[in-house]
Amino acid sequence: MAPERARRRIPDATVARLPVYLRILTEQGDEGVDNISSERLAELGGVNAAKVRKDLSYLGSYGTRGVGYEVAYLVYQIRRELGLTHDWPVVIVGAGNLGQALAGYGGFGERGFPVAGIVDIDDGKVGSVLSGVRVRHIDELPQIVQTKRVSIGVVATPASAAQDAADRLVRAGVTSILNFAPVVLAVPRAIEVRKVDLAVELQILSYHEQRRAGGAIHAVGTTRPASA
Amino acid sequence: MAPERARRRIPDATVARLPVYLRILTEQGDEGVDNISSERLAELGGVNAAKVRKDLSYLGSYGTRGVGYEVAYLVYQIRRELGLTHDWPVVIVGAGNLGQALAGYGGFGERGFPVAGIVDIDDGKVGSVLSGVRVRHIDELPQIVQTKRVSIGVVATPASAAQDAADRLVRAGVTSILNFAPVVLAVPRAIEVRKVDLAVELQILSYHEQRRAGGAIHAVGTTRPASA
DNA sequence: GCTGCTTTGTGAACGTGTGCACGAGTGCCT
DNA sequence: AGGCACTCGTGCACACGTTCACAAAGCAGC
Repeated sequence: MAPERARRRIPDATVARLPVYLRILTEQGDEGVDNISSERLAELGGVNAAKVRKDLSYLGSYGTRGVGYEVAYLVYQIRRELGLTHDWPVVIVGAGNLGQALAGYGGFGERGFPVAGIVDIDDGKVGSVLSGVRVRHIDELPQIVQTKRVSIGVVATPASAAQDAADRLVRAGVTSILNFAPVVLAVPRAIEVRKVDLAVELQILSYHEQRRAGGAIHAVGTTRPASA
Repeated sequence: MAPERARRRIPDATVARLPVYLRILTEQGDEGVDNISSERLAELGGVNAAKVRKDLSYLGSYGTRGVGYEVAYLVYQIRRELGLTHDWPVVIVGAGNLGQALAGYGGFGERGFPVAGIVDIDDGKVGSVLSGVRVRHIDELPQIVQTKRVSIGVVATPASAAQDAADRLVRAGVTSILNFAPVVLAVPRAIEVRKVDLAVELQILSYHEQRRAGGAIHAVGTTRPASA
């Protein structure tokens, strides 16, 4: 059949789950599983079966009633919808602790996001090689973005340098940014930004821990209220 | 006044934003700002002013009409609600690329989450020192958790080892887990898990990039559909 | 103390996301 | 061929989250 329809908008919540389904399906495929039911996929993904079916229905009707979904075909469809039919090179700004770890983390390239370059503003870091990628000066950013056709940038700088990094990425032509710095970036409306903030995640866990403790005040006050 | 009320449950979406407000307020406080309006706070946080007010109203009525919120007092209240009046030591499982970066990332300790220990299952890594913290064997996990009263664990292992790491953390007595491995962890219901998956974030960006490109199929097919 | 300006706190409307429940389609067995 | 067991796709009701809009409350100046 002709699967190329003018696609309806897919809800954000669904888009966020598709990568999870994709990973599970890929694993299952590797293990020789040909068909999978929404129930099984839901179990593996830690979600509700109805949600799985609704999510997948946004891609089209690719399941078979009474049978389930064909793993390989579903993998293909999800990859297509997510734009994973080709690689998306990324450029990392900031060669500190995190930038180095990201560059060294093989998972990026494997999953279709090869590191096209890593840059830093500090001449002391420029030139060193991190797992095969040489750190270049941030002034070379435009050139890297253009020659390698990079559209995704990763901000792995300290908070104080993040906005400048984002500005440079945008000026260089990047249209999506993954931000690890604990800052709300100001960017043109057309630029897509996603933020990963480790401290925020830990603080959310802290909230639940504190609540678990009964909300009782068992802490030694380290901060003082400024007024009564 | 007596600020300790039996607190109503705070919506998840609000809990996720409180840390952002907290960071902004702390910064503003450091810059000498005493009072701040919901509008200004919203601007700095990249959200809607009404949302800020509603979020803060869950903490109680700590603003002053016609004036705004007293920064220092609000910081205190948010910290109290998030359980940040005392430190929460964390233990990191996995001393690979990511584990090392996390241990080395000063932001943790600074924000009230000191690294109580980092463990690995590989004897080759045990003993090495990462930014002041010595890597210990994973068998020592229970001891670290107990002596340092750790309730938050961080899984920074490869996907294949993540479930085992989580099991060990739970057995050792940890009640909250921050998971960086691309796996859905199976844990007892009482355990709070948050997941940070870099590949998922990139794939979400990829979706938007692909969509931006008009959804046109300009990619060279790297995957084949399994069936018509 | 009164007037006018500012900003909070919140009720109500709206939009998004979730989950149930069931009709509809498919394969298998007799 | 008919019946049965299974699973998808989706309408519907509900829960959650967001935003608007406005009354209530406080401050400043006279």
